[in-house]
Amino acid sequence: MSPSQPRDRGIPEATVARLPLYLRALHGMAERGVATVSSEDLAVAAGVNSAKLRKDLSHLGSYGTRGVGYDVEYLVYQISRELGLTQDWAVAIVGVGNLGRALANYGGFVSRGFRVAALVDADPEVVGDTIAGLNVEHIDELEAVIKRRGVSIVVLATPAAAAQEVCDRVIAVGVTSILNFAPVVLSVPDTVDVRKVDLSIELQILAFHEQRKAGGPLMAVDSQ
Amino acid sequence: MSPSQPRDRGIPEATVARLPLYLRALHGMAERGVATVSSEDLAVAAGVNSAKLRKDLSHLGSYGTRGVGYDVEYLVYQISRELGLTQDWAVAIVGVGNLGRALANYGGFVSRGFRVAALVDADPEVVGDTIAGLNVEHIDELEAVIKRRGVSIVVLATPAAAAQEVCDRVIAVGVTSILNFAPVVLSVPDTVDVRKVDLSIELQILAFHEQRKAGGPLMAVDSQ
DNA sequence: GCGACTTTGTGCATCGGTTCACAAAGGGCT
DNA sequence: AGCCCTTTGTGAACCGATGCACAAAGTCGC
Repeated sequence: MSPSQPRDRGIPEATVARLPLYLRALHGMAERGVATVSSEDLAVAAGVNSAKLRKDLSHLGSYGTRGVGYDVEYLVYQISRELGLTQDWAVAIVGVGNLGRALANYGGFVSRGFRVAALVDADPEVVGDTIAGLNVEHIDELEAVIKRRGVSIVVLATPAAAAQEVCDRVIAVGVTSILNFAPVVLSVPDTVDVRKVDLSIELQILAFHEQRKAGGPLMAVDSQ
Repeated sequence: MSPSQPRDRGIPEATVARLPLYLRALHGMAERGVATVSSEDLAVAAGVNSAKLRKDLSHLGSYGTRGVGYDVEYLVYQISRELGLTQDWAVAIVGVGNLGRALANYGGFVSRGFRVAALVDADPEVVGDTIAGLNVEHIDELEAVIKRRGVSIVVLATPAAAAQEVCDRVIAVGVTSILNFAPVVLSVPDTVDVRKVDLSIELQILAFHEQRKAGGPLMAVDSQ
């Protein structure tokens, strides 16, 4: 780390959101034995503009070689490190309904640095079941489980009505990163990061554009 | 439609993405019997800034009353109409693994204008099963099913390797809106809208910020 | 019917992000 | 060793989105 290290402790949010994309493309290339890649090729693989890709990478440091491109392995390492994937993150999933179950079994979680360390639910019917090799624990044990397993990221897959309460409780025991699948706006202190995934919102956005294409509500057909 | 109708056939993308949020907050208020709401209150409920909310709504038209606020029912109707939720959208889910199953059973889909009209999978083991009241059809029937059921939005919940092929096939029969859960960058003509939901990317973004809080990679411990 | 009060709708400054376009840097061929 | 070719890294213009702050518009009480 002696040579170039302009790692600006301020990487733009938009860049952070794309790094995982680059990482995935790079993993694919590494598996296919590609040693070196140009910004142009990597940009195509990740579905972005090459200038944007270069600017994104330049925020991490100067890891390319002019006239050649980027060393795939090295770049994988640098991005992984920047994203914090060189360490192991323990994730708890709260709410083991259909979605929670799907998440527990989702391979993509485990794949890169994340480990589902606990499943928690309120329904006595499912508490005690084994899902994806894990015992489902009771919601009363929430705080204890989080501490015991060193959980630092919580995935909320509860019904909407329960989300805020669970959220408050995990924050109270020190969790500061939450991935929320419940269709509610969580209120949290601003030291806590919440990311939200909302299936129904995504569909609504698609419907909006689809409607536009088909011709709007009180619109005559209008090819544009 | 005689009075105010400045509905600018160009609503900013950022606004479109927030309309579903407002709609949800408004539905909650309607259920609680609230008749009228100010931009300030609605903004709080949706978790945004009130000036932003007013500007967003102003893109749809001038539906508020100064000194009073917005009529909840009326605004629900206007936003629904703008998003195209006053019509019924038939959705097909391709890939009935854990995730596809969870999506099929997800209440939020049906709730507002969307109807899961078909389930399709390649695995003979699940073809013929009934999930969420629907028969799972074979992938060979994909095109036929889409046409027969009038599907206009396709949800891809297949393994990554199958996603592009399914995508090409549904586009070939006229689908122009796709919600992709597979961790791949789909390549599509630009007449087609793709929205992507990627669980693993969301986690990686959280990990990045979590790492920052805990003290960066080559940083000493720093409590905050 | 009038004045005080409330709340919308928007002009304007600002900001973050995207894209272009090119100079600087490095590799490889002769 | 020197030249040419490729590709990076970034300055600068541009674009869309955000948020402030206020005038215009309308309600409600008297």
